[in-house]
Amino acid sequence: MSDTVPAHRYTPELAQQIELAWQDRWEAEGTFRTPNPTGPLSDGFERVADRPKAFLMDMFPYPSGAGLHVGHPLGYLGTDVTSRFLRMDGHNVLHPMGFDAFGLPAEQYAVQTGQHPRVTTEANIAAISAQLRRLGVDHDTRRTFATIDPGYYKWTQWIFTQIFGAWFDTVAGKARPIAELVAELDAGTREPDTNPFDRPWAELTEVERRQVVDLHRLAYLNQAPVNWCPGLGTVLSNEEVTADGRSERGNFPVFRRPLTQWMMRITAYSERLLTDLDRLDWSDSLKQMQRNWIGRSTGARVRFGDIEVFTTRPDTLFGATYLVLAPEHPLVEALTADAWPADADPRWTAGAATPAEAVAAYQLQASRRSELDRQAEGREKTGVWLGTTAVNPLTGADLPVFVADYVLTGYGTGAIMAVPGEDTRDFEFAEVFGLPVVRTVQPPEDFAGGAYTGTGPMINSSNDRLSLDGLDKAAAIATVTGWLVANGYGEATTTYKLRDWLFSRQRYWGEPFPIVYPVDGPDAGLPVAVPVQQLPVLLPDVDDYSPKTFADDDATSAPEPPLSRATEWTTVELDLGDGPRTYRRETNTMPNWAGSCWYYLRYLDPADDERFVDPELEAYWMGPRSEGDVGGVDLYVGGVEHAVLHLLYARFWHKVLFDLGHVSSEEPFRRLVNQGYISAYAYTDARGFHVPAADVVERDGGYFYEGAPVDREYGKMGKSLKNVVTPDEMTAAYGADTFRVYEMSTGPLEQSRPWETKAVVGSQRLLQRIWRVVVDEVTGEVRAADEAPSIDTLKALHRAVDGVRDGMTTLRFNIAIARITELTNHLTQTYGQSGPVPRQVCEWLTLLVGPLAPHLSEELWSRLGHTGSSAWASFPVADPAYLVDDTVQIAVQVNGKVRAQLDVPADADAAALEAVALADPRIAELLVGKTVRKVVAVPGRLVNVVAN
RNA sequence: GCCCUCGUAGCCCAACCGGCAGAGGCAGGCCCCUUAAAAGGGUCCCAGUGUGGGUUCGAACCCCACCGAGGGCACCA
Repeated sequence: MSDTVPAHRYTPELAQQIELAWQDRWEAEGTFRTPNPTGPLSDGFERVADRPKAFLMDMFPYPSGAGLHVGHPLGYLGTDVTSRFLRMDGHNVLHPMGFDAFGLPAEQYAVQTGQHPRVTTEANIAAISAQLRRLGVDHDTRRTFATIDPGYYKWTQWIFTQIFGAWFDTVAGKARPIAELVAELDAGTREPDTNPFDRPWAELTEVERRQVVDLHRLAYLNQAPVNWCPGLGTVLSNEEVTADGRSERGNFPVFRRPLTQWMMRITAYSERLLTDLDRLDWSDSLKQMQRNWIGRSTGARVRFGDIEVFTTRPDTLFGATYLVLAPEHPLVEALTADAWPADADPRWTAGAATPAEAVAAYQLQASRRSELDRQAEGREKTGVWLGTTAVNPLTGADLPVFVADYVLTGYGTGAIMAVPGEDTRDFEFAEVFGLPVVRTVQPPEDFAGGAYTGTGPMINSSNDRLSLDGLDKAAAIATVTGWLVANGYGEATTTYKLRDWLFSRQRYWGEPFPIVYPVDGPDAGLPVAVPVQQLPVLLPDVDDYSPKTFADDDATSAPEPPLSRATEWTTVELDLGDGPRTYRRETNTMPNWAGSCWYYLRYLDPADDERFVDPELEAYWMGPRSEGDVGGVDLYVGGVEHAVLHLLYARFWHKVLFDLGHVSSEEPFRRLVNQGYISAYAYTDARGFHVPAADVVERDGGYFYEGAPVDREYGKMGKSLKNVVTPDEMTAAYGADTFRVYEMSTGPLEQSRPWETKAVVGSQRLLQRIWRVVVDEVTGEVRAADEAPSIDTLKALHRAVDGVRDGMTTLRFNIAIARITELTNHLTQTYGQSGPVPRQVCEWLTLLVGPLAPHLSEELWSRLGHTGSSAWASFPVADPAYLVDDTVQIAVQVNGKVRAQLDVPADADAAALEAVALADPRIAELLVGKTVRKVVAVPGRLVNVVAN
């Protein structure tokens, strides 16, 4: 019966009481309020003024209706433990949390439930906030906000106007205010990078100048083929489309369709985004993903008459036997011949009467095909001939020019020189169309045929002006590139796979653009930024916030933003400095990545209505720490799935803000760690349906549900697998501290791991034993006594401190917990279950476990007679004197095999070790009749005698 | 196809800069406590590091190849 349980045992019930009480007290006392050096949140800064700062954060959650399962808090607890450790170890720690709340899922959930997205989103935020509070995390809740708060998105919109108001100076390699561009154009010290008009700047009308300037902005309107997803009713960025041509969210087909959309000129930052990766403390795999996505490749541009191609293999130019343009290439129309020649190959003409007909039909077909179709057709090469040829600048040969969809618009120049001898894709095309293959790289003897993409000496690459024969690849590239430059046929160049970021969405639940267009006048339709005094542009309430969606495969449909239906809102009279005028508002909204691009900055200064962040606060929390340091958040923890979305976009915005002088840090996230995933077993019955995993029992090596055998599988925790475990269930059964310790004990933070509810009891037992060291569970008396610990106990104590610090600083909390467990086991054995325990032992144990089990730590600290919070007590420091033994046991090996164990003084040097080892009778016996060739002695470790 | 990460007891995981493979937990066995069970305490058990080579006095660790798992990219010229 329960009356046999000691009255003062640390049971789940007691843990609950303690936890709820301390959570209330933390809130009431503002224990985790982090003071800023200046401004409205600076109360109490004196207390921490001389401490180093530490800014830790998680990727903030997207509040879905399902709430958190036990997988979500893994990262949150990792930063929480680190935050608490650093605070105890003398840092001024900032550990905030917010909510990413605009975007498709919230909108879809709202449509399903028939409620306004703000209602459902705010309810979800409240639910998740309660879950987080119950876990005992030390967030400074004064700094919490959601991206949907008008006070926040006002500044998201303002940053947009900054990007809109800037251009990228390729000479300076940085963004500058657009006014400086206009000034330089007016002064004649600079020519426009792009100018669609035939006349120079000085001769343009004011409206034409506006149009030229608009083409230079970092946020610009562009008509180009974009990813149109009829199933979602919106366009998407490249990052949101999967490799098989579907929407990442919803898995709908995506079509390439020319539309006018807002773009962000992230490509201007390709090189800096790439090279600055080297200055970040991120995992190699994550950096690699960004490098792949940016996709730099070096090569040459080569001109074949009017057609300019990009190639990474200019060395194979002698083998180029035809050219290919992308279907959307701007020169296609102009280059198309009037008629086929009499002897036109029927394979090249697609049976059309004229080249124009063939090309038009092919272009139409290409535009209607989704990205998925393009790949689904087994990559069979298709295309048509333009009826024209271009001259190979090296061989003088006439090369037929094709249009084919295996060449992509927007990469390189959208045109290629085809070298079927050395390129697999070109070879496939050449086979279908009967085009000649010229080998310019010598394949090995046993080469099977087809395109040879390996290395070898150049062949068939000579004429009277140039010879590459016999050269290796690098030398051939250098030679031919030099020749092309010298003769005006091309130049060396670098291209990137990264495309500009498509920034507008035809959805309701997002930040409105701070952009209006004059309705009348000569400048009608040209975009104008809404000035900061008139921000935020509030998202209007509308009757129907659902997007206009279409049949999944309706490629010809066109987007229709829900805001365009809010007629009261779209037309507005404003005075933007030139008197009241009528404007039409931009009705697209921003993608949900916008709000997460800068939220880390807002934590620093969450209520500021005058600026997006106080520069002094940015410099304090984010600024570079030394010459060449990029600055940024000291530890950012989140899932790897954001490798090329959020993390790339946020870096881009941050660099723009840096260039414009708004922040002092060059990068947003100095150190980034991807926490592992928690997976769980799931079970299927004989029909293949998932059964509730919680009710499956293991017996005789098999698994059973309601008596019937079931099959076990392993996967992500989720509703469909019926294997969800929530933190609420765990805190109800064991308490938050046990849950925290369990999650942290299962491996290093980066490691993915299985969830095992039945193993949680191990962490419960550990906390019970720690409690028992400090509190007599029968009497409830504190056991701390004024006596000195034995030398053994001191050594165990200091060793534990050393190990726990190591685990905490390297995010290997499992090691920290193991050291605490060892210490606890030592103390349990030494001091039993009752009677006095030296006070230092009680206090250090209490503090060591503090970051991991903060409520337990507070309770014990308080019972030990302290009035302040243990969260602000100093973390114990190990004395190195207790970490070393006077004597150490070393192994003596003969030829690498351990043959003896010897106790030697800890400070014995190599010579002494060697002498002792060779003098040992067992070793001496083994060496009889042998010659000692070498003795390796490593002080403190071992001796290895090599003999034969 | 290319790139990245990772393979250590039945399971999750430790092992410093290349130096005696085992810290911790789960599961399992036994003992104590208990009328009994649970809870609690104590104690024991189990691998030679995916495979095959190489470097080294010495390899879980470094190198090569292969196998397996997970992830990223992929008609990017």
